[in-house]
Amino acid sequence: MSRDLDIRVAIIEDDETIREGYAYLIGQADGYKIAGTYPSFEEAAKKLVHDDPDVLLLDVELPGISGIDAIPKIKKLLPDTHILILTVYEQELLIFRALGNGAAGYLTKNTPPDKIISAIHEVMEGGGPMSAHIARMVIHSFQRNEQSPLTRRETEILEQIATGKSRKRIAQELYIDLETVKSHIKNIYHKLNVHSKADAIKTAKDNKFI
Amino acid sequence: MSRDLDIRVAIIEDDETIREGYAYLIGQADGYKIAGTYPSFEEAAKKLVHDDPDVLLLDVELPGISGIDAIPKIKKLLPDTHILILTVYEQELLIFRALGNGAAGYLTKNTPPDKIISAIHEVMEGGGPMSAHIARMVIHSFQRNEQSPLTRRETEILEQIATGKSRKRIAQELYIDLETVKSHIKNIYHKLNVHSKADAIKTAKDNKFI
DNA sequence: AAAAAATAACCTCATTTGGGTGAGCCGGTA
DNA sequence: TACCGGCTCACCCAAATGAGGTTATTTTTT
Repeated sequence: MSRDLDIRVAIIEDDETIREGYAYLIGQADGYKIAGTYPSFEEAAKKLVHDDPDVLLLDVELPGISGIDAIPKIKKLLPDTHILILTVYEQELLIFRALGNGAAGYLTKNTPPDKIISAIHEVMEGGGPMSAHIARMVIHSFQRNEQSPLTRRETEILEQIATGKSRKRIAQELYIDLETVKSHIKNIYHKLNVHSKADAIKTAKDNKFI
Repeated sequence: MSRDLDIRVAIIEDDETIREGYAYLIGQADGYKIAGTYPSFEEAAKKLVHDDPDVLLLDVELPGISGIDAIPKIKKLLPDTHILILTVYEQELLIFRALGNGAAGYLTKNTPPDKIISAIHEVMEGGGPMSAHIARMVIHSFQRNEQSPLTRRETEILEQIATGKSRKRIAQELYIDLETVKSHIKNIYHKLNVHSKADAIKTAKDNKFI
């Protein structure tokens, strides 16, 4: 039975079997309703505004424009629709690009049916559903490398440099002499084997020293 | 029944009622075993290494050193123990500091008992359990402000500046003239109402323009 | 066709950067 | 106690960069 307050779900997925599988799964669930299913973003773009889903399940690998690049375009068409990525890919770059583009959640395709349903519900409630492994990667991205060769002070100063501040300003804010800041920077450069601000920042970020 | 392969769980929580509540809850669950409970980090520090838990439930508000600041110290004592924050606080700053310090998950105290048990299991399997609202905040932190006054190119250039690169280098890498980069920067400064690199980066980051 | 965005040129002057070398002070540990 | 790492500061130099002004042409996008 589909009522007006059912959560309207749409799906963009090129594989027909998978697409119809999800559609069936969600359609028969109580409180959920399929607002539309499409094999590509191009197809979806024509009907999405009319179908007006609350939640959109989005595949990453699609013919034409990729799911990830489609996110901003979808958000323009439907600013209030929650986009849930549903894919086999677990590459960091893809995940962060998807989330950065505006996805509200990221599920892998081995997610069991009931979890998909509850993820849709969760996203409507202001949650951010992620598969366990994805969540770990996301959390990991906040963590630092403990093997950093930099001392506390050096790390602190390099962080300040990464905000674009001049050495003079850093010195003032840390209540130390400009010469001291310069000394630290020289030491940082030696340790990281670089000869410029930009390279120091890059090396440090790549290695999660900052 | 407690066997050798039970997951060993320890708890640092100052409120005795809550602490014993969790201990009972987890202790009676199949496959889990309480390795120790402590009212503060200072107390925990004495026994933690001996008790050797697989997972540590950690409260944020503690007498003495805060749970968040305790994380790095705990990691030093027990590098392989997964730390799960369990708190009432949902402030962004606290969350990101906790995750940055090495927490493997972040749960709020309204989490139902069965979810806590499954979170402990999840963290052992390499997951990163978070309460729905927390996960949303974490995901949100990856997102940009779409109301940015900066154009694509301006945003791109400001991002490059934020990596510490010089204007000359940015020009080379984008295959445009140095003068063009300077023009863009002037426009950026005007739009953001700033007069320096550092201020532009700060304003842009604060407003999630970059 | 109009508006917005991206491109580029020419000017000036203060500030910053990267690099070298040396040295004193303090706290923890061997 | 003696040593070492970490933090602090000093003086020197040349080259590069940053910030600001104004104007103008060419693409894109709407």
